[in-house]
Amino acid sequence: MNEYRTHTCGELRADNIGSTVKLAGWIHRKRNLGNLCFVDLRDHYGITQCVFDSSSDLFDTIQNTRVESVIGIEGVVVARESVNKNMPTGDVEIKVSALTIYSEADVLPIQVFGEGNEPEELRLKYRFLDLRRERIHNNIMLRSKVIAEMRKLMVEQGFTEYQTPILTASSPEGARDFLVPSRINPGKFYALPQAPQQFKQLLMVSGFDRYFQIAPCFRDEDPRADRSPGEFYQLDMEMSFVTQEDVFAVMEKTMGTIFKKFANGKTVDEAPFIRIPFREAMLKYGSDKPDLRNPLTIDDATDFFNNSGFSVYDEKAKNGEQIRAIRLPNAGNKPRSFFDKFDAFAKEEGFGGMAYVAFADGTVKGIAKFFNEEKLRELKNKFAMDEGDAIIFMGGKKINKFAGIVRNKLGEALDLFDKNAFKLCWVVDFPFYEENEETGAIEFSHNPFSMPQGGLEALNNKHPLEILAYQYDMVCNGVELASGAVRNHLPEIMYKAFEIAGYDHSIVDNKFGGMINAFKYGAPPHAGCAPGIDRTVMLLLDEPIIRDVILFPLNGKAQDLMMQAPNTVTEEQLKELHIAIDLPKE
RNA sequence: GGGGGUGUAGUUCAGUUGGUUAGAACGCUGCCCUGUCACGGCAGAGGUCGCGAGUUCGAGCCUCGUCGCUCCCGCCA
Repeated sequence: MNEYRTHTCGELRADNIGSTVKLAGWIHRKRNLGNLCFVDLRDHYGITQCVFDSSSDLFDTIQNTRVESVIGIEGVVVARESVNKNMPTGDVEIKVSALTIYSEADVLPIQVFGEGNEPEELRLKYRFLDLRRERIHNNIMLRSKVIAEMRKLMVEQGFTEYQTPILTASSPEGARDFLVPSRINPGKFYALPQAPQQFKQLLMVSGFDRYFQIAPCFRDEDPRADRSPGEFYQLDMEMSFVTQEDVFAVMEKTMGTIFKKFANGKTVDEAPFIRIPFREAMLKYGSDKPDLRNPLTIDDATDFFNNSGFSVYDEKAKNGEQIRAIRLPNAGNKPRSFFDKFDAFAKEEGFGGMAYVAFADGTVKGIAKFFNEEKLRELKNKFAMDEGDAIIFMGGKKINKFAGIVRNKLGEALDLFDKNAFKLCWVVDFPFYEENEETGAIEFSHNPFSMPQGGLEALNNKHPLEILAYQYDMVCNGVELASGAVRNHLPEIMYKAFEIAGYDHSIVDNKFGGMINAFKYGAPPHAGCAPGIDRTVMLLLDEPIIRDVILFPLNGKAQDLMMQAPNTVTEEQLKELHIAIDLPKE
C-alpha cells in the first residue's frame, strides 16, 4: 500500500500465509507469556495478532510499550498454531521481524478495551478514546452509511442537494436561537438556523423544484436522552407542485429503504405506511407518536358509563370527564395485584383510580358486580370482550395522555411489544390552532406556515379549533422521526391565518416579511418534510442515548468537555463586538 | 425553573444497627511463565469516602447546607 503498511489489520487471511507484510495500528491487547508476546494490533478495519519472540531484540521494546500506543510492524504471515474462530483474521498471525513505535500512549484515563460504562462526563472528555471503542466506532460508521444511502435515494428520486446559510436571521417562532454577534454590524446578531425552513421554501419560489440537504439545525433548548443538546442533523427536503401524498411517497421510498437496508434483522412495514389522523391517534394511542409495536388500543367508554350502576364513573361522565377503556386480551386470569398496581398508579397520578373487569374461569371479577346482566352484555359487545379477557377503565380531565402512558405500561407488563419490528406510520391532520389553556386565546398549534385544510374558505367559515392543517409526522416505534407540511404559499391565506391568531398585517410583514414578500412574486404550491438523522440512526442501532450516535456531542449542559466550549473570550474580542458581559450576582 | 437518582482508588463497584488499619475486580509498577486470545501466577503502589458544617466518645454510614453528574417534567418538531 505504502511505506506504513501493505495491508490493513482486518485484511489478512490464510491465503496470505508466506507473504511478508507491513501493518500499522494501535496495540489493542498484549498477552505476554514470558518468552512469547502476543499483540493484537487494531486499526479501523480490524484486529490482527502479531507475535514477538524473546529471541528477537524487539521483545524488550514491545514489552515496555503500553496498550493504545501506535506502532508499525513488518513480518511474515504464518498459520496460527491455535486458530481463533471468533475473529476474521483468526487463521493467521504475523511473525514480527521489525517494529516501529510511532506514538507512545500514556496510562489511559478510560480503557478502550471493554464495555465502557464509565460516566458519560469522562467518556466525553476523552471522546477520542471513547470513539476507538468498537461499539461507538461502529455506530458512527453506520451513521455515515445511512447518510450516504439517503443522499443516493434522494438523488435517484430527482432531488438535488443545496447548501443554505448557517449565519442567518433570528426567527421569532419556535425554539430559542443560538446567536452570533456581528462585528461589522455592531449591536446586531445573526442566528444559527433552527432548520433551513424558510430557505428551502425560498428555493421552491426560485424554481428549484426538488431540494434536499443533510442539514445541521441549532436549537438552544435543554436536551433529553433522545434529543441532542444544541445541534442535530436532518434530512431536509422540499418539493413543488405536490400534495401531501407525493411527499409521503418520496419519504416512504427513502426511509423505508433505509430501515430495510439497515434494520439488522428486524421487520419493517411495507409502504404505504398507515395514516392515522391526529385525533384518532390521541384517542386510540393516547399520543401523537404512537408506538404500534404495542397491540393494545384505547376505547372511548364515556357513553357506556351512563347509569351503568358503577356510580363513580357514571358521575365522572356526567360531569364532562372522559372515560377510557383498554381491553386486555387473555389477561382475565391476572391476579388482583396486577390490577391493583395500575389502580395505585392512577391514584398517584391524580386520576382517582382504575377500575377493571376480568372474565376468567367462568366468573367475572372487578366492578362487574355493579352491572346488571344487560349492561354486562353491552360491555362484552361494545368492547369485543371474550371469556379470558380483561378490560381496564380510567377517567378524568385530560385523560388521553394518561391513557397513553397506561397503554405503554400495560404493553410492557403483559410483554406485548413486538421488539423485533420497526412499525412506521404517518400521523396526519394535526389541528391548525389550539386553545391556550390559561388565557383561552387561539394560537397556532404547530407551524404557522402550513396550509390550513380548506384554505381561505375554512379560515373564514369554520371555527378555528375545527380547522385541520396539512401537517404530518412520521413516527417509528413511538419516536417522532420526521415532521413536515404542505406549506402555505399564498399571502392572502397567511394574513388571515395570522389574523385569527391575533396578529395584524403589520406584525406579519414585520416578522415574516422575507418569506411573505417572496410569495408575492409567484410561488409554487409546495410541501416538504425533515426526518431526524440522529434519531433514525439511534432507532436502527437500538441505542437509547442519542449522544452515542454522534461523534462529538455536547453534554447535558451544552458543553463540549473536550474542547472546553463554550468559553470566555478575550477583552479585545468583546470590545471589537461592543459587547459587555453583565452576569447576575450571587 | 421543578422533581427523581447518584457521588468511596485511575475506572467499575462493595462497604452490616455508626466501632480498630475502608475492600474487590480491571488498570498501573515489578518479578515468574513458549501458544495466548478477557492468558495465567506472585508481590507492590494507589483513598482528604464530592465539598462544608453539625450530632456523637467515635461518621464512608445519621442531620443540614452546598456543588457536580445524570434521568424526567417544563421547554423543544
